[in-house]
Amino acid sequence: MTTINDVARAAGVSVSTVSRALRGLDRVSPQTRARVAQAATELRYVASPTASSLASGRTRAVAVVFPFLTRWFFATLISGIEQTLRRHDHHVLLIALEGESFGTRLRLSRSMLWKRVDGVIVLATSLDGQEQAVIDNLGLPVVTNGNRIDGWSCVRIDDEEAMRLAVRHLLDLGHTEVAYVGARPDASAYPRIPQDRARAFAETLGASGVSCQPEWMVESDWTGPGAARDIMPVLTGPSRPTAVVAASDEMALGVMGAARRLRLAIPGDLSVVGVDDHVLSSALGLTTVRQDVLHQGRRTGEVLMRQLTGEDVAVVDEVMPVRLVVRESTAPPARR
Amino acid sequence: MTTINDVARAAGVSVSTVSRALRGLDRVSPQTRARVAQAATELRYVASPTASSLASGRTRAVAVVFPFLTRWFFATLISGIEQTLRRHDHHVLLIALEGESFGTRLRLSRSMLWKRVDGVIVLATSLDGQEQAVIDNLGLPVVTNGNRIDGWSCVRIDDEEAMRLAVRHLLDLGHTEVAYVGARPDASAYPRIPQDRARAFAETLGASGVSCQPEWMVESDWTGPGAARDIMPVLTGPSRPTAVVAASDEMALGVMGAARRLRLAIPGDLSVVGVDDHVLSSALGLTTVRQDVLHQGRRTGEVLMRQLTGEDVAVVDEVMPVRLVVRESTAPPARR
DNA sequence: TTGAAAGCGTTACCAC
DNA sequence: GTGGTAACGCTTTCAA
Repeated sequence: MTTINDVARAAGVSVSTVSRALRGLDRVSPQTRARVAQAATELRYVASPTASSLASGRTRAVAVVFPFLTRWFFATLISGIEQTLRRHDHHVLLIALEGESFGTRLRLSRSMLWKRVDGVIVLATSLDGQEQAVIDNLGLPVVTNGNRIDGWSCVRIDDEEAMRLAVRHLLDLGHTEVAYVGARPDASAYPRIPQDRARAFAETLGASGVSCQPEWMVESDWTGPGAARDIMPVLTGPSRPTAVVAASDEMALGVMGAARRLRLAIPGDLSVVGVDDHVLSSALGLTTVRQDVLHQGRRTGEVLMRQLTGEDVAVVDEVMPVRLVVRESTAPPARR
Repeated sequence: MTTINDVARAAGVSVSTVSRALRGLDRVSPQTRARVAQAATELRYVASPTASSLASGRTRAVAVVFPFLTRWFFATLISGIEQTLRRHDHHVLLIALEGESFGTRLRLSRSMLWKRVDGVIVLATSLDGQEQAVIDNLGLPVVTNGNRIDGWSCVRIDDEEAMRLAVRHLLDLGHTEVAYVGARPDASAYPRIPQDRARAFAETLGASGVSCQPEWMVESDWTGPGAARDIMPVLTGPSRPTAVVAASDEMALGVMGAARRLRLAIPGDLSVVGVDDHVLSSALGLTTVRQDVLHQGRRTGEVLMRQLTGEDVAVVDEVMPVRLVVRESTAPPARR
């Protein structure tokens, strides 16, 4: 339990000098700095983070608020965030909003964040006005990924463009019978993303004079098993689409599973396209609209760090690129 | 910025009484407690966690050390841990050991944990003796998931049994030409798990008088794309196995992808079985040896909390159950 | 049952 | 450049 006092004594200087020297502040002579550094090393001194937090008011931690950790998208995003925060010597404080039972979720409260963190990152999470106020009242920098909320910086993709790329790809192949698996509004996940994607799906189709029957637009839960279950009625219905677009790759892979179960060949009987470029998509040959989720996480962390350091305090809205990656799950429709 | 002093003043008591009352300690009269509670609520008082940590020496945080966050297994495990820690009013401090470039990783150092946490959880991570000493010197409770290290509690599955179930299933179906995709020793991941699984694979086969050619035991990297790439030579070789078992579902799904690319029917031309029960396995019809990863995470958290509260300080080795789940990726071998 | 006061280990301000 | 010394906001004896 060596403290700053021990180091000061060993180096023959005052604690204030030790503090300054070790943190690399100026107004310390090179000789003194060296002496302090050596004493600290010899004593294996590590400053107590709680003590410095209390004294400085800074915690070197950032809260990351999210609905699910088990979904690939969020795990990857958080991984990217963690990487950049670590580089800046900051920590991630996980704030999972997932509730004990399905459909419920925790409310974000003042006590979850108060005096705990220097900044907040919110990941595609649906927050009500009260929860937004909780964050705003903290007076900390905030960056979101996905949520577009006035006054908060945001890193995201253009959801409508992503969906347009997917649909146009199918239209270009000649498909006119296209179904859609999106996500229903949910207590946790930010609703605008599925809304934007669903709207862009219908509009892009419509712009080419193709209409989509309402029964072919199903709302699922962002998961593979969910999508497999929810697309079933469409695939077993009286008339069957020649293609399905899913709002995420996890759901698209679920659709591929449902097709397999029905002995529908992909892409012979059914084309499938998703959004994300999930880690398994390349191996399984899923055509998708790729976004670089890891990089997006890193970028989100960087935007927050800039606000923290005061380097760049402006509220930003960064739109990351997406691009179509054609693999083996899409082909022209079979003639019937 | 209301502090404990403000509450004390408002309630007309001393700060010590406020502290005791708010933390639910005894030796506080019901009336006083009520008065304090009301004052705290009115002032919207939340105690500063850093201040209480400094004073008490407890941080109410637990370090979770792991090699990757992006892999489903770890994300799910951490999610389970987070759920139980939250219930006990504790936080997760993420310690990712993944390095900047592939194959490298961070070394666990004293400064990452010192005075930051009350306990440590290590997830299937390969730590050298020095790193183990770092943790031991902290004098904190430790629980691992997967790592079996003397003196540390462990929650895990029986890796050999899991593999035996997978192999016996294939033997029962009549397969005698079976290949294996495991994981090569790696800077980050605990090596014993792939070792146990690989050995059990070979031994179970051998016990039935079936031998496996060395070229059919490939070492991959736990990922789907990696397994798809690494199994290719086996599937395109002069003689082809009738079944593949993979050490994880992510890799098994990669194998299924490789088979699809080669136009091998599953299970007609090739049976595939994995271990884990990945979230996508049911949708994609993968036969697997299931382990309940989320529950394992919760359990790991509980074991740590018991040590923290002193409820149960014994070093435990908890072996969680596994079971075979037969789906559509396995069938008897085709006659040739 | 309550209160006074001494820490806890830093940082940051102000002299020197 | 360097040192002294109040904070920082709690918890925890110890006395009353």
